[in-house]
Order: sequence, then C-alpha cells, then structure tokens
Amino acid sequence: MSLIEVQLPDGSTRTLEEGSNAFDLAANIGSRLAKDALAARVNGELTDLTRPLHSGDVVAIVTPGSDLGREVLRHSTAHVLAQAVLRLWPGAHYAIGPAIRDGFYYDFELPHGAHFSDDDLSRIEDAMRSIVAEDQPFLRAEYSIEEGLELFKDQPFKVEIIAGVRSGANPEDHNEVGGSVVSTYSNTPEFQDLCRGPHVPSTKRLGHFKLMRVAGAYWRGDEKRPQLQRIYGTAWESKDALTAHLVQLEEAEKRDHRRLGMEMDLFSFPSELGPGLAVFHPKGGTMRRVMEEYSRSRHVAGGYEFVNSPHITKAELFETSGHLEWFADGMYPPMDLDDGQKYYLKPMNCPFHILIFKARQRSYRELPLRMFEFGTVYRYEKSGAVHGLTRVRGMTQDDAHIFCTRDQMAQELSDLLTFVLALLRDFGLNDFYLELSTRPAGKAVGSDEEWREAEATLADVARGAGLELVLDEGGGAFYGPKISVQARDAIGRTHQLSTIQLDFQLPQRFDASYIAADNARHRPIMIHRALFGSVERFMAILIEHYAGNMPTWMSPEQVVVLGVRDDHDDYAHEVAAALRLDGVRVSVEVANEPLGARIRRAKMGKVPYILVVGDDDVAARTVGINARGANDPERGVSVDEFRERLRNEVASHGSPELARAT
RNA sequence: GCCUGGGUAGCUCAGUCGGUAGAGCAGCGCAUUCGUAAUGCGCAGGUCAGGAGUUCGAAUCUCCUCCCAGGCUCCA
Repeated sequence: MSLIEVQLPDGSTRTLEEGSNAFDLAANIGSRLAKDALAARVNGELTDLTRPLHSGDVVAIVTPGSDLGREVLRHSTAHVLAQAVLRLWPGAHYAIGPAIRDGFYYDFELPHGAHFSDDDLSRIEDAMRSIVAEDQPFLRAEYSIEEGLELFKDQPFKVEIIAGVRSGANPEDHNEVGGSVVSTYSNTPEFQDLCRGPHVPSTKRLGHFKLMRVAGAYWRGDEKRPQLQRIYGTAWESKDALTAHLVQLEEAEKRDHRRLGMEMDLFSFPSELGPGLAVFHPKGGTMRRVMEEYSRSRHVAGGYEFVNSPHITKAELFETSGHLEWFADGMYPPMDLDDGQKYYLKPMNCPFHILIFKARQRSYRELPLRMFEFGTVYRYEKSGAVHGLTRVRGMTQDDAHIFCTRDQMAQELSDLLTFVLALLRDFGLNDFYLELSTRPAGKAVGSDEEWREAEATLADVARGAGLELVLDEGGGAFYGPKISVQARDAIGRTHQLSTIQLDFQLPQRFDASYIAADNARHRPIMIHRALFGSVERFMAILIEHYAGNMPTWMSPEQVVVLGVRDDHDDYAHEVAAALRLDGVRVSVEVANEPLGARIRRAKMGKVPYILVVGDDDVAARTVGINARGANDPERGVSVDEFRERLRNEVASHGSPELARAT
C-alpha cells in the first residue's frame, strides 16, 4: 500500500494511506476532531469529508464552530427541510435552498395550489427531527447533464436550473451545478437533491435549528414569474448558540423603533392618514427639532446656503429632470388642474435647487455653491414596502446640492465625506464602512466617459477616507454613481445612511451653466447629498441604536424633579426653574403619588436624570440624582454643580456608551 | 403590487358550541404625604377595523374594502 502526504493549515504534514479522505485525516489527527468534522477545505475548495485526498493537497478540516462549518450545516439542514416537506406533501416541487446569514431557506411549490400555513411549521419541524434521528448519510453522486434532466424530470425548477447550465443563460445556476457535472446528494432513496455540496456526513450532525416563518418569494427573484412558498429557518452548531440567537432576536424586537415610538409617545401612524404617513407627537417633535437644529448649525458652519422650495410643481419640471420617465410609478399620481396642467407632489428636491442656481447668471467666483434644505418629499412606495419610519411615503430629507467646477469636484467630495462622518459621529454612530455604487445596467443616462470619470473620482475620495470600501456594482442612480456611508449600530446591524451622488446629467438636462475666468459658459458639476437620508429614518435608526435611551442632548425630557412630600414641591419647582434658564427640558411631578411610583414612571420614560428633593435638599440647596443607567442614586449634590455637569454633558454631546445600556 | 398571518378599551391580551363585551396596565376622581422602579378605593372607557351577507340571534360563519406584521419585488 503506497502512502500520500498532505499538508495542514499550520504548514505541518501528515502521511496517510493512499485513498484516504479528509475524515481519515481528521481521525489521524485526533478522535475529537473526527467527531466534530463536518466538511473539508482541500486546496481552498470546500468539499465533503469523503472525497479522496491526493499527495500534496493542503487540507483544513471544517468544524461546527466556524463560519464555514455553520454554512455547511445550515445548507444541510435546508436539505432536511426539503425532505420533510416532501414527506408531508408528496409531489411538492422544490426549487432552491441555500444557507443564508443566521440560517437557511428553501422555496417550494405545493401540489394542487396548496400553501403552507404558520401551523405547518411545527409539523415540518417534527418531520425534520425524525430525519435527523434516522441518522441518514448524505451521499454524493455525479451525472451528466442528460442524466440529470432525466433524474429530475418531475421537478420543473431543477430541470430549469440544469438546462440553464447547459445553455449558459443563467450564471447563478452555477451555484447549484458546477461545470458540466450534475452532482446530487441523496440521504435515502426517498430524497435526492441537485446540489454542489458539500454536506455534513450525516443528518445526526444537525439538530439545533428552528423554522422561523413562511413567506412568499418569486422564482428567481422575478416578480413576473411564479411566486413560491419560502420557509425560513435558523440553524446553529449547538443548543446554546441557537438560544443565544433567539435571545438576540428578542433584544432587537425590544429596540424596534415602532414599539419604542409608541411606548415613548414619540410618533404614530394614524390609519386615517394612510400607510407610511406619520405624525410626530410632542416628544417626538422635540427630538426632531433638536436633530434638525443641530444639523442646521453644522451646515451653517460648513458654508451652506439655506433655500426653500414648494411641495408641488408642474409636470414639466420632472419631465426635464427625467424622473417622470424613470420613476413615475413611484410618484403620487398628478393633480389635473382646470388649465390643463398636471401638478405633482415632489419626490425629490434636486430640480428645484437647479432652478435656484439658474435664477440668474452665475460666476465661477460663487462656486462651490452649496444649497441646503430640509425638503419634504412624497413617494408612492408600494404598499408592501412601507415599514415604520424607515420606509415612508412622506418624509423630510436633509438635502443639499453642491454646484462646483470640475476642478473643485475631488476636493469638495473629500471635504464632504469628512463633514458627513463628523456629523454622524456627533450623533453617536462610530462604526462605518463605505459603499461605492456604480452605473446601473440599462438604466442610466450619460456617456461612458462621464461615468468612468465620475466613478474614478468617487473611488479616489472613498479610498482617501481610510475606511473599508465595498463595491456595489450597478447600484448607482440613473444620473450618476454614489458613495454611501454604511453604519453599524449598537447590536451590529448595518444601515445605509448618508449618500453622496455625483451628477453630470441634471445640469446638462437643465442647461445650467456658469461664466468662468475664460469668460465662457461652462457646465457645473452637481453633487447630491443627504446625511440623515431622511429625518424620519435617521431618527428610527438612532432610537434602535440607543434602545430609546437617547443621549441627554437629544432626549425629549432631560430631567424630572420629584419632591418627596408635597411640601417639597415648591423647592422642586424652584430647581426646575433654574434648570430651565439653562435651556434644560425639565418637568416636575408633584407628590400626589408615592415617590417610588413617580420614579418608576420616569424610568420607564427613559428620562436621563431624575432629581429627588426632600428635607435635606431644601435645607442645603441640593438635589439627589438618580441617573439613567446608574446603579445607585447620588445624594446631596448642589444645584449649581448639577447644572454645571449637565451643561458639560450636553455641550459635548456625550454618552455614546448609552447605546449599549438597556 | 404579490404570498402568508393578523386587527376586541390608549397599551398588552382573554373571550368555550353563534346567545346581551372581560382583565391588567394607562386615564380620571377621592383619599394617602411617602428618600429612590408599582399606595388604596372608586369611576369612566367599545360601531369587537369598516361595509355587506347568512341566521330568530354574529366579536365568533361567508364575501368585499381598509389598516398592520413577516417576507418577495422595488427604493430617484
């Protein structure tokens, strides 16, 4: 018997008998590893444990705790899901079932137009647990395309995938089928699935999963094709990991801005108004005002001019801009007036700002010209797309358009990115990466050369910021590419925030120009940018980031003063009045309820500071401070000292650590 | 827009076989005067999302509309 030598990731080598596979290697290294092994990475390629190794191969054993291991076990769990569904609904068609973040899904079409209901999930889970208990091996087999077509002749979606590989029409099909070899995995004669693999050795390696929900999903993501039933599940390497994930989901739910918005009395969506149309209550209105005021002052300092534009306009404006051509579906239908004009609610502000630019002849000496507006826009989002404050039909953008020369463009973009990141940091967001969105295929105006220049300039600026840069191929707007700032929040979710778009097109469509030093007309470059995106959406993200515990400077109610007995109420009012002189948002809860009850109410309202005043405080002109998040109250602090502390905290915008307090 | 599931008091929810609508919290009133997360008693609160139908009788069964949730698609 001849021997082979394989290399491990740490550079060491192992000698094995010829014909050995990765499982044999794992066993050779240790029994514990053999027990844990799920799959292998051979020369960088993920494979089953059972594939024979060759001399010189570099082999890593994939174990459950790793990202790759979780991906393999999630994918394998998806197969078990499909097998379970076929047991319960013989004749069901199964489409695709990949691993995704935190879990997996599988798409089905049930016989006779049947649909899954939520109640079916527990039945399916039970069937899956039986399959796991049966300890079925995942066996790989390889076929030609013709054989594959015959094998899956009763499964139209599989046939389409295999045929797609043959014609080369769908690049994504290669995720399912590699090259011209059709590979399958069968657990038992009962179930066989088209799949590249790899899979865990047997179903008993699975089991820490939970089916989450049923959803509709279009075949191949195309809304013109049949809608399938998708089952989502989550799967983990251990019971603890599964539990931790479910707890994390509960935490996220507690932070949901829609829930906190109601509990904290910030805003609501009266059904009388229609979907995606919010009203802000006094506390939410205060938060909004503070955010807007801060943004305004930063923009003043940043050299922006403030402009205003109306909410409706004749169709002509959006015909010129091209928006009607591209986005008529996303706009509220027009109002037809007596004089034959159609008026539209504005879905964006840019064309108005161009008209301001064009209102008189412009000189190069005025550039860069930066116009800012809190512009309220209306977009007819599809009814299924609206979501709390993050996707609404009426919203206010912190929108600005910068007109500059081609020479100024790179510097202006670079300064802008610095400005954006500083502002976001002031609101307590710190963890960013950038995304560069390039020309959308088949949905863009302008020449190749212009797009190349715009994309290259943005890429330079993005790289100059020193942040991680991710490419979003084809994600740009129809008039130009964009950089977006992505922020990670306190529980690790990412949100697309600010966008900076470069635009060579609109100035041309509107024939905007300035007179340069050469006494000739030149076309300005236009930069579109919004830092919050919309005030509504940014507020939602901050509420979730802080779990409602807004930093003191943003809190609608910053301080509540409580007298211990009602004969302390006068002093409580006195303290409140002193704070109010400093601009503090403060209220007094008079003593007609037990102290504990009033403290509790203020705590539930997430008020940063609760001041309790009693006999000692009246005598010594002090307060007792019960700060949000503190373990113990602090007694006997002088009123002046508290005022000083609060002034400092608000001035520095402090307390980003509150994001993690619960 | 599409698929699935929902809508009962301001909020969270119960409501059996189709037989006159229930609780807790919140609100209001009165009493209570208290040193750091729930004082007691009382009162009020409902077109059971809206409309139509079946029925002697509908929160409950059927249909339509509106709104919400989770996905898909879309997102200037």
